[in-house]
Amino acid sequence: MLPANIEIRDYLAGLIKQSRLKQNERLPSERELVEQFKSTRITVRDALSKLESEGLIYRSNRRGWFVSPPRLEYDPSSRVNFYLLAEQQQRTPATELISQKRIKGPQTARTALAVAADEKLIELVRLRSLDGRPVLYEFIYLQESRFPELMKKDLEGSLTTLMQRDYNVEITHEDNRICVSAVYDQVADALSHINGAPCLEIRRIRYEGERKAVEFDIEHWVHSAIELRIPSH
Amino acid sequence: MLPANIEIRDYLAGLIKQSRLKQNERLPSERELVEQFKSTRITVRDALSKLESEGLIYRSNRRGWFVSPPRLEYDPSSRVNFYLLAEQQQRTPATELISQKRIKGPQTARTALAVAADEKLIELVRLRSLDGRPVLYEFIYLQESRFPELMKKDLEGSLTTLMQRDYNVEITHEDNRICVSAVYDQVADALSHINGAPCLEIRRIRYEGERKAVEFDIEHWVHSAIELRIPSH
DNA sequence: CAGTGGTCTAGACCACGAT
DNA sequence: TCGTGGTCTAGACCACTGG
Repeated sequence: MLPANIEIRDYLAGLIKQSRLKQNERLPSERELVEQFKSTRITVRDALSKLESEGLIYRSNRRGWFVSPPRLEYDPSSRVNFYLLAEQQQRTPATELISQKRIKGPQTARTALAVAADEKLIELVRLRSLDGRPVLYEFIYLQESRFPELMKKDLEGSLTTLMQRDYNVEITHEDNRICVSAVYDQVADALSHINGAPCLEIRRIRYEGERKAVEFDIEHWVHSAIELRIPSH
Repeated sequence: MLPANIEIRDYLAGLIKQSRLKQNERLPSERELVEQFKSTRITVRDALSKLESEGLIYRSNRRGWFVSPPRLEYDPSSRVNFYLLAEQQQRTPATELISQKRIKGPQTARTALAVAADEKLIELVRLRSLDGRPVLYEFIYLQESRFPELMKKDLEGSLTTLMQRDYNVEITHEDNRICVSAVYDQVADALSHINGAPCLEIRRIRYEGERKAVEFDIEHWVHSAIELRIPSH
């Protein structure tokens, strides 16, 4: 005899795998599932959380639970930009610039970029979406001195292209660190997640030349929206 | 006014970050926390789940909650074996061979290895630990024809070394796919996790020569135990 | 406005781990 | 055997979304 939470999970997972529920379709409401399975919301929500962990469904704040579309395949080493990547996979990308500031920034960013004690950093915060669903909340830190007048430019497109065209930056290599983490507060809100939901976190340092770091990013991906692909030779 | 679950989370996160609770130390029991915060187990467990998602704590089945040690840094492209990797980071590794079988295997493995319809695969299932804590449950699929007598050998050490030494296999490249997934049943049990807990999943195809796939792995990592490091040039 | 999920109360029984 | 977490019952109120 399976526990009720697993039974509910299996039932919904079956519907999704048989495509009886299509991608981005809303699931029955929690209360409907409670009735259907003669169970309680605690148990139903437990089942839904499991499906969310697996990446089969996602939530949209207080609107309901939805079937996840296929994951975006992303090779961090390829340096293909977000727009191109999305379009190659028949998805519609969008970017919203949440904020741009001159600030001291977090210590991790200052260390990565090796800035002097009195120098400020430029912080860009962006929210990126696929087919209207927010999937990525990112913090970008740059050295002000290397990018004068940056904040007057269009910051919703590809930063790599902009850096190349307007500042003659050629990225020679980068260092990516990937782990499972959790989102809170404004990140959780923007991604329509609850506080403490798991996410895939990528921290990246980009270099021009052997030791000259020019960019530090922290990316928070909705975990069901992405699959990393790392070829190695 | 913060919700109670966040308040409890913040309190415990504070204890951990100030090292008032040391790595691998047990947290107060759920019922103790209920008393301390005049709350309920639902709320306390909600806070604990959030900390687990963040990787700050882990659970050991029905024994309690414990403070996570630092993550193992792992570069899949480096092909350093597990033992060496662990020892470089002052950790004590161990491997347990759970099972070895000749089976048809899952379709994903058969496709990856491009085996004939009637050929069986060798499946190895292993559990790997750091300092006594299980962190990785892996399924390994190999072509029987390429590895005769394999099942008579020591399968708890480095497979790469064994393949090289006894079968003259030289891995030329590999393809890694990384996503956040969830563990169930025997995987969850072995990792001391509950059904549906998130994990970091790595699927890997290893090649000798341009197109000759010799190994297909599915790794389930306890998500708080690992950080991937991907340098790119 | 009604309906949704987010949070919470105040308990209960069970399986399993440590001793 | 006792304490632990795992699962579950049967509700409640709130904040927010959409029509």
